[in-house]
Amino acid sequence: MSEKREEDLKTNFIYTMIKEDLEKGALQGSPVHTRFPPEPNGYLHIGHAKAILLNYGIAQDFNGKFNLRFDDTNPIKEEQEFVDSIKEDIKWLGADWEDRLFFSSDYFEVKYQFAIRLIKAGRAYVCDLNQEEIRDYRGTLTEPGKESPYRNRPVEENLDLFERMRKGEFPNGSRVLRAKIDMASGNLNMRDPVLYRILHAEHHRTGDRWCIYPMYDFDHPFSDCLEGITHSLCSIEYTDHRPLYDWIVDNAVELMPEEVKYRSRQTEFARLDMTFTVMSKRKLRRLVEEGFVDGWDDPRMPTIAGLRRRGITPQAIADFQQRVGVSRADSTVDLALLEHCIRQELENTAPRLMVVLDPLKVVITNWPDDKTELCQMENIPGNESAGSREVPFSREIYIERDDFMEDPPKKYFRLAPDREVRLKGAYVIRCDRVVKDSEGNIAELQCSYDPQTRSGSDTSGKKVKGVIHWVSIKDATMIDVNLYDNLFTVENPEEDDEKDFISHINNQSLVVSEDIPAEPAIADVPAGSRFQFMRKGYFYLDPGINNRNKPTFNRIVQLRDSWAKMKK
RNA sequence: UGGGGCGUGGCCAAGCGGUAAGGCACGGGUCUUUGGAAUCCGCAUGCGUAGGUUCGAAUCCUACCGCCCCAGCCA
Repeated sequence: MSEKREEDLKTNFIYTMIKEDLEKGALQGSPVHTRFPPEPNGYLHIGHAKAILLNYGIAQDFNGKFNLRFDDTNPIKEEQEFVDSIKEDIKWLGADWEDRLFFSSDYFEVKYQFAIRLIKAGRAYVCDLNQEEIRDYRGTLTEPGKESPYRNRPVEENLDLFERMRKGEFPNGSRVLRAKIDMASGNLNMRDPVLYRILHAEHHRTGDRWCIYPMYDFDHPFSDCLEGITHSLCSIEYTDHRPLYDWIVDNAVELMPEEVKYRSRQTEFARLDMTFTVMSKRKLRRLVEEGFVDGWDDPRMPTIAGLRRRGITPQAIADFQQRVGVSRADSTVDLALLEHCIRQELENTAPRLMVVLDPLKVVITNWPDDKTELCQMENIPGNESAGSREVPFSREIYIERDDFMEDPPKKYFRLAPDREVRLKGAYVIRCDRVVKDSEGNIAELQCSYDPQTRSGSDTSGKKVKGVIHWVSIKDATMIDVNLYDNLFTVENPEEDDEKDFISHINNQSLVVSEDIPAEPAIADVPAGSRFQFMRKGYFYLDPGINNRNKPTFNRIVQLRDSWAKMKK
């Protein structure tokens, strides 16, 4: 990518803001410091990849630092299993947190101390209202709330109660610690938000050491302050939490200056949405739990694990993220952009192989029965360093069924009766006869080759328009292929609130093809490698399901097909 | 009907008072032993709408319209 292009891509409002901060000296010498704060309660998807690469990219571009911090303040939903998968996914994407792997739960003790200082300052109180009462007292979107009867409890009583909450003297839900802000605020987040709740639950890291846990709004800004995060990026729906974020930061700076490394600021940006898929955790879970896919890492899922198994590269995802850009406007990016990024990369890196996905037998009638000739073919056209290979050619071959038409339309320039076509890397053949079975289906083609037309030493002067791929039958290696397509048939499966998104599932999203003939070179290919099956698409030898006797390839993406477009 | 956010071509997205970048998609040409790739050309007299300020407005002001988010002891 040229420098010019790199510059263009980074003209987003966050980069502009950071540059301004740096020019103004607003960071007071601190390095630019970002973080990615996942909750370990599920799998990461491509939307998270946008956030990860944005945060990591900023740290890189401004010579700063990037932290990974698990937001593990809710022991009921969080598990070690997700910590592991999230770390793996982020590493795979190429974001490096170096030695800065943190957990919100690392700071539970300091946070408890901070809460105590808030109480002492008269800015937080223990509230005995139950959940339903708190909701009632909160008011509605259009009416102000009422103050809790416990709001003006003496500091000493609050301190005592809060300490006993920690000791486990009270059951779940019986009391909470709340900030004393403004029950009449138009912003519901400021109506005395809950800071701590009682949860007698085993935490994946702290075990049973705690039975009170901080809420996100209290925890997150404070964690940012402790880690010295300068730019706390999050998605748009947190915009109305920003006043509360700032309230916490202000109090942290005032009440716990010795602990605060930086007065962090929150900036929101639009989350990523894409056509032909769903992104919400709830919907993805339904796909998994109701068996529409084979798990979180099913290659049709927009999860990082799914994209990885599909064969998509981290480079392609990074390129995609760059091209999508960053703004505050709700947006749904065209899947075609991701596909473009994938093809763009694989075009220059994936070796070519010939595989016939839907075989039709062709007999070269003027080719000797027992003769095999080796055709030299480049692995990546135009890239000599990628080397070449020998592909055996013989009397009986397979071609794609749709590379022949008995009664071709005007602009069809592949094989047809009495027409010629070039077999890629080999000879020009002519179709002399069509053999049909008893039901009238085309069973075999009888063709003749022109010896003058050998690839690379063609003396015939023939100019044939069509070039098709082929596989020698007796030399073929059989493989299995998973032909993946979009999981949904419509661009936006969640558009219609009345209709369940499940009803838009594409029942052709996975077509399994077994015993597909491929050129013999495919037998020696290492798991985890990617290829272009000529004229068909890019494929990935899935290491997860590799059977050495019969390898299984996942289709990553099809090649662009202007013929298919023309037919429409 | 409270608070907040957002509206620039089909989809993203620059632009920050000097006369609409770029990418994807789309259409067309060249080239091609992948109908791939590459390459060239085209694609908003227009920036949600209506007024206003100004020599000059996507950018400033006013009003209106539309979409999204918020009433978890989730994050």
